[in-house]
Amino acid sequence: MPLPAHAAPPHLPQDWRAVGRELLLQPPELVAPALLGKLLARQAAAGWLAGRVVEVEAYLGPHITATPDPAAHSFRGITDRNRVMFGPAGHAYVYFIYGMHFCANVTCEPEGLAGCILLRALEPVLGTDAMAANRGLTPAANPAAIASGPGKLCRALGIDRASHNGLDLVAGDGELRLLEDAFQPGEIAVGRRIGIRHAADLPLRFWLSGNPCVSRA
DNA sequence: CTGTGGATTTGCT
DNA sequence: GCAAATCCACAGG
Repeated sequence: MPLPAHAAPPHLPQDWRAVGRELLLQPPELVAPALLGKLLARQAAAGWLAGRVVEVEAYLGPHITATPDPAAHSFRGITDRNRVMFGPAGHAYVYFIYGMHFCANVTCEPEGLAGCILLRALEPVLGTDAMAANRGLTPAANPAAIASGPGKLCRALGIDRASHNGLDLVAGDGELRLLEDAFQPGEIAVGRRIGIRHAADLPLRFWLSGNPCVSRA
């Protein structure tokens, strides 16, 4: 029997492939711009939700002494919260902030090094109506309002720490995945990271130039 | 358009 | 105790 017209797509497009883990073994300032244009997807009860990554920030591990990054959660070493950052590349580091919001990161560099990439904004691609509903918006909402910020992104995809922290994003069989298709990013812009006090001058925020789904247009 | 306060976890001082 | 990798509602000009 036919699916109702409003049902979320049950499958991922066939040409979407898991991002290779070797890409993520590099330092975060190289991985971050390389993640622009990739896809973050989550399998929800009603089907897959996905968005294209349009804005990211790099956070440097404490082994980098030439340009210390006290804004990184890993700066003072391992804790219960940041443990996954020190683990293998390609896993999700999800944390709770300001008593209200979750933020999602991709770990990078070999095990023992704590580089990671904060995913700051997505352009909705799959299950857009369901993503809007997760944010309390109607299907008619501006797509640029759905996941244009790190907290919004997690809410739109239904990502939380209890369910998703530590999951492998590139094993190819998870509920939460980092994927790629044939999309070729255009111009990439670089600037200062948002919302931090220390090391605010480091050019570690990257976004797709002119994309309306970036958190500050 | 700008500014402010509230939601309430985590980890350092 | 307090500030933080945030967002939204609402007040005021």
